[in-house]
Amino acid sequence: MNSLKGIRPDRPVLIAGPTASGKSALALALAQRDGRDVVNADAIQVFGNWRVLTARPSSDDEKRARHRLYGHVSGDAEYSVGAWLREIAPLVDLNPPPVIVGGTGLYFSALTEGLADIPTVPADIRNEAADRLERHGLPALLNELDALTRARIDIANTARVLRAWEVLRATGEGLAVWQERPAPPVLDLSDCYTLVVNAPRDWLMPRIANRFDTMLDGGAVDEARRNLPCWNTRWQSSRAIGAAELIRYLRGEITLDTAREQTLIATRQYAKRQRTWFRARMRDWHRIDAETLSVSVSQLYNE
RNA sequence: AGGGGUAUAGCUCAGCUGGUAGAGCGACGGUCUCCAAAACCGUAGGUCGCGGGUUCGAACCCUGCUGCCCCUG
Repeated sequence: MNSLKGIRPDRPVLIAGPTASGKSALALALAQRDGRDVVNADAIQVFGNWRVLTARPSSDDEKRARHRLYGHVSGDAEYSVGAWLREIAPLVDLNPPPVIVGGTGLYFSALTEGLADIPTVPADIRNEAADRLERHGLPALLNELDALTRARIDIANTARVLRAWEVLRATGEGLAVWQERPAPPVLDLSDCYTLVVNAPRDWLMPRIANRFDTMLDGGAVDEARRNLPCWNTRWQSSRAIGAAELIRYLRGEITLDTAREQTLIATRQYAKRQRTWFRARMRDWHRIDAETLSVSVSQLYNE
């Protein structure tokens, strides 16, 4: 099978896939074939302070094609779907059209289905929300939500309740109201070639382990050591899988072997969530089996 | 070899003075429109080391065996 030959150079290509499935290599091959840029659709690879651990494209890869939205955000900065959407909006019109690759399902959905255009919540209101949560608990926040929003969100999910409370507080309108307003997508699905990389659990697990070992050989511990002095669990960049584990190792709290095991478990769980999202939300996308990917990639290079 | 301790879910453990077992983690499945590599929800796992005894009834008491840990020699 090689559906890749059908990819027309005049349309954007979207590649989603679980972590370690080999999607970046495919993206690079396509980019080289057509002279495209590679644009990142991964929530954590945007941060600059964890290059090895987040498996960002190498500098060699970057010589072969221009890469955008990788590592361009400071490790202590906040970032969000909305921020990413604003950054990628002008890039979809590149000529030739880019290949957009990543593992964050929410980013792709926002890109192709639209994201409610809710104003950014000011920092002081976000602090107020966090403060209120700590002082009065989740039920208090829930009580202050509009009924429509309360019925729509997952009320057991603190993050969702917090977000709903912030939006209501900041805008005077319920989250549900905002979300019902039509928000045109940045990219029309019918104008793109969309591809999900299928990677079964049993195939992916050893790859995940191998990749992490390669990261360790490639300086992941040194990278963690550089991050150690300013390590802050509140930073979004600190959520890079393996970061907390390596920091704990460097602090002598766990062995490197334990750090490795915990990282592999977390990665496996993450891949599971990705698969679930892709299966449920990207039904109409083309599929390609990860097992056949390396063959397809080499064929692309031989065209 | 002797003395002491211990044996409960894949792992770590909880189970008042006997009423046929729970948690956390893991596994598996799912949800998710602005922290998403996040957060959240659900499900399945145990002849309570093995044998015998006491009892209406034993994970719990008695006993033998086995494994592991500690102490002494």
